[in-house]
Amino acid sequence: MSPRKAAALRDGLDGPSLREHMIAAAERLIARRGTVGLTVRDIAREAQVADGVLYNHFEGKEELLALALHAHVRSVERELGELPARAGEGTVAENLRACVAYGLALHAAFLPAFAGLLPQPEVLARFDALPNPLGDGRGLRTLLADYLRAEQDLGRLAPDADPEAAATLLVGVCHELVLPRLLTGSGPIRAEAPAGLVDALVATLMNGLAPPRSS
Amino acid sequence: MSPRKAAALRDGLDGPSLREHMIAAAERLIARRGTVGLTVRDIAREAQVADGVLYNHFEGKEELLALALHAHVRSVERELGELPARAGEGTVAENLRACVAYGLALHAAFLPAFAGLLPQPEVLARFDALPNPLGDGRGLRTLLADYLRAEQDLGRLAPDADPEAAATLLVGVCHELVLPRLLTGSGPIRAEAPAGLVDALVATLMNGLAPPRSS
DNA sequence: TGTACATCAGTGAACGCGCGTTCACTGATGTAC
DNA sequence: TGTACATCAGTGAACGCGCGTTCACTGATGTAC
Repeated sequence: MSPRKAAALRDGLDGPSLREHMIAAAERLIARRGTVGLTVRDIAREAQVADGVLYNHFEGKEELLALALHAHVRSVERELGELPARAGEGTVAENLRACVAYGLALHAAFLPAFAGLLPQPEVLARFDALPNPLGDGRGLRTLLADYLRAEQDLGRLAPDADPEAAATLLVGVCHELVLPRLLTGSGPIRAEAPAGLVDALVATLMNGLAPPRSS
Repeated sequence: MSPRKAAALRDGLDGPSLREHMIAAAERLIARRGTVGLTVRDIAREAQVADGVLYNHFEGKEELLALALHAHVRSVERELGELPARAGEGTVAENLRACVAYGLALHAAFLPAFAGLLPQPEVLARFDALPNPLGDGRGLRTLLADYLRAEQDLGRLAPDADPEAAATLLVGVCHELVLPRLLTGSGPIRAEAPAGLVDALVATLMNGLAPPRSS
């Protein structure tokens, strides 16, 4: 009663299910070249499996892509580790620089994955229905805001500073540094920002623009 | 020797050329519903012209779309007017709030237009080859940086502030406030930010996060 | 142990659709006489 | 002025391709005897 096994899975004694195998294959492709132009045949070839087998395990391409996108996001986060900032350790500026680098790496990996899915709102809707994979369901902005609030409680940030607004500025700058490279299609998206730019951004955010009070 | 005229242009005595007519039609569609799922047939129908006529006036869809995108960007900028901030007038904070609102309106109009073109790098490359339509070829970030530098020269910003970094933060926050709505596909993109958020963002940028010096 | 059979996930050629693009044809206009 | 003809942008049916999806068939495995 145990029927044919997919050629790609014949070796392992008790490997992953074909469903997991295909999600992993799609995830590899997303990580390697994003979702633009990604077809079910590409995924089947990557999984070394027949085209049609997809429909034995998924409702269709959109379910598979949503799951693979989710897995990709979780996997990128796992590789990068936790937000590299602990309230009270090092200096706040050092921590924020690390946070910007961290956010850049995240977005550099995410944006090419989302880019090809914009014309397929169904995939994005399915993805949104899954739990937010980042920061235990809280998302990057909340992680940053929590960190900033903790620093504020320790007296290392101005008592009237707004952690939410600062977190929004930080996440925004990560988008800003990654998006243009996606839009001009100028080669692969790198995570590094120009040297010195991150320093200048964090210094600006820490010190503010207003002239020193000379009353 | 003056052959047949397109049905849509028969009325006017000396109206726009069919080339301009089609660019305008494509631009209307981009403004109305973005570029996701936009086909040459849609454009031909909007222009009230036969499908094939496109190829008498353009190399193909990609040239037409690049030109229509360019026209769309210029048209959005024309509607919004110049950057609503003049160095030395009002307060800097007021001006920055107006700049954020301005940037939000720009990006809310731009992102749906760019979204559908990500899988067509050729269109984006052609678009980039055209002169930057924003701010006389300088782009929004440069406009903001120039404004900030002018304020700095007037002594209304800290002398050690970094106008470039601040401009990057401002443009980034515009992306951050518009992108998520595009990714979740939650209805049309509105340009308004939640009340109070813009205030908080500008205040944070003006005052900085660092605690007041109490040496 | 050996043989015939039933099961059903896997297979991949084929389907159907939508798209960008082509091209044989149309017909309004200018020209020749 | 009137008629026959030449021009060529406009027209839209048809083409070709790539895609997501389907489904008749395959064949490795477990079961019955």
